[in-house]
Order: sequence, then structure tokens, then C-alpha cells
Amino acid sequence: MRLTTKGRYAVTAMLDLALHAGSGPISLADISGRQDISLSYLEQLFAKLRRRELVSSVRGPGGGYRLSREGEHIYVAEIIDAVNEAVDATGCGGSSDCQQGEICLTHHLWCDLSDQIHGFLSQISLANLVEKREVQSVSARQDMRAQSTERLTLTEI
Amino acid sequence: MRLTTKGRYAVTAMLDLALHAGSGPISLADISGRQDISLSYLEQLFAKLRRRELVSSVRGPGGGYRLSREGEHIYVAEIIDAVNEAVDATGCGGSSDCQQGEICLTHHLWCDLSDQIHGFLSQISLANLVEKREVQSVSARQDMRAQSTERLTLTEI
DNA sequence: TTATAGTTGACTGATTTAGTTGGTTATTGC
DNA sequence: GCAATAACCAACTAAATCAGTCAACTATAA
Repeated sequence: MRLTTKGRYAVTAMLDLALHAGSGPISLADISGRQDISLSYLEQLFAKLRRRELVSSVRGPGGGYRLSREGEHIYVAEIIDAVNEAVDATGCGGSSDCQQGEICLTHHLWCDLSDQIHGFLSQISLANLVEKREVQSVSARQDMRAQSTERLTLTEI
Repeated sequence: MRLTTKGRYAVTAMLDLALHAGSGPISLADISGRQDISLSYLEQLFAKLRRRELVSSVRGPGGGYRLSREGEHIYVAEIIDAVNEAVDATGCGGSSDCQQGEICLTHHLWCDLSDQIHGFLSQISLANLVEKREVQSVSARQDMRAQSTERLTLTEI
């Protein structure tokens, strides 16, 4: 279990999907606009999320991504694990022979801490986050901003 | 709050200190030998741990480091924070104006998750880790290995 | 048939990680 | 006083990761 900005981007993007669920597939361009994450970086992240079957894709115009399960059943831990892809944190790949054929101190210690954090983040679902009042108010403002820039783009043309 | 291998090294080294507390200051060379962490990398980590007053140093022969507080009062979260030194995880440095002068979705979300993990790791002390049976048994073996290589070095000369 | 949007891969600069090298300073014991 | 020890310090490096760019390709809706 690692906690980096990469995981944060992924969780944010997935939360954006959850917030806009119901209105058909959401394009990465939309998420990019709302969350200020570069489109190409999102593409990389969503390739991994798709491989883990956290999202499913629809190609062509009007296409995009949708959650492949209900938000209640997608947990923050899964999302972070999907994009961080199993970095052998123990140094021995779980084979427990890190130090001259025997288990090292780091091994037990970090597996334990890591497991506990993992367990903690496994209890927080996207639906839990969507429920939060702050999340809803920020999201509402982002939607309005997105709509106004959309109008701008149209009138500019 | 970030969780990387850097933090793991720091926690492991501090746990080594806690396990060998009572027998005078512990040299980084000893920790390096037992935990397979390069001496120079330990030096970098301990410079930060000392700045945060988690350890105190004794120079000269027989010198080394010791915990500046009892293990009961040193928490895993502090150690990780000390070596990771405040990386502005929010992108706006807590000023809450990440997106066109207003707070972003990431901000709330990540601060919240981050705070909860921090709270969790703030409850685990070095003393808690020392108590664990697995930690004690691994540590005992490491000490024996260190003694035998010491003997080897002496007889080789 | 065209525009949309996902899919893929190669490539890049910046930062972080982990470690090396080569010093200096303080302290201890002879 | 001198040699050995071990903390302290700074510059430098290779490798990995992060974040993003660019360019091509494929499926599909209108």
C-alpha cells in the first residue's frame, strides 16, 4: 500500500464519475475539465482502472467511462491499489526471505501497518464520499463552471 | 501524509533503536548492519529525525543515537512525517484556492482521508511495535547474526 | 463519412529515492 | 597529543516514479 498523488488523482477522478453517474458515460475530457487533471494522464490511470474492472468504457461519440459497479461497492483502497500496482513493499515479494533466507523486521512491521491502512481504506466507498456535504457543494460549483466555459467556447466560435 | 518506502526505512530504523534502547547510544553502522539499510541513507534520514527531536546524538567513539523520548511517546505518524517533510499534498498548500481561487474536490477529499490515516498511525507507538512477538523474535535473530559477523570480522583480521 | 472518444505506445522533463564519495568536526582512550 | 570512532555535512549520481506530450489507431454514433 502506497499513498501518493497518483492515487489521489485516481480517487478524485473516480469520485467525479460517481457524482455524475446516471447521465450516461462520462468522457475523460469532461473529468479533465472539471478536476484539472491532464487528459493523457487520465488515460493512463483509466487504462489501469479498466484492467481491474473498476470502470467500463463506451467508445465513439457520446461515449466515455462508467463505474462497473455501484458506488457503494467500490472502495478507495481498490482504486489506489489499481493505479499503484503492487509495488513489492517488502523487498522479498511476500516470500519472506528478505534477509539471508529469513524474514526481515521490515517485513512484518510494514505488512502489518500496510494491512491496517488497507483495511481502513477498504471501508470507505465512493458512495460514502458522494454523501458528504462538502463534496456535493464543490461538485455543484465545478459543474456550473464547466457549463459556463462550455458556453464561452460556443460563443467564441 | 504520504506512505512510501522512505517512511518504512525510517520506522524500521527507529524500531531498531527502540529495541536496543538501554544499552547506550546505537551507532548508525549497527542499524545499517542489522536492517540492511545503507549507512549514508540512514545519515540523511537521521538528520531529519534529529531536527524533529525524535532522536538525540552522541558524537565520538561509543557514540550514536538514542530516542529522545520513551518509545511509548513516539508515534509512527511522527516518524513518517519527519522524513517526508510536508509535501503540499493538496496543491494549494492548505490555502484552499486550488481551482480558480476556490477550493477543489481533491482538497477536501484528500485532507479528509489523509487526516484519518494520520490519526490511525498516531495511535501506534514504537512501544506498541516492540511488544509484538514477531518483532521480538526477528530482532533476536538479527542480533545473533550481527554478533556472528562481528566475530567473523575479528577472526579474519 | 465525419467527428467523437477510447486505446495504445513511445517519449520527455521534473522530482524523488537510494546510495556514493569525500570530506569536517567532536570525543574517547591510549 | 594522537589515532580511532562516529556524528555531521554537502555535492553528486543512477534509477524509479510522476505527470504530461505527441502521434497514431480503432470503434461507433449521427
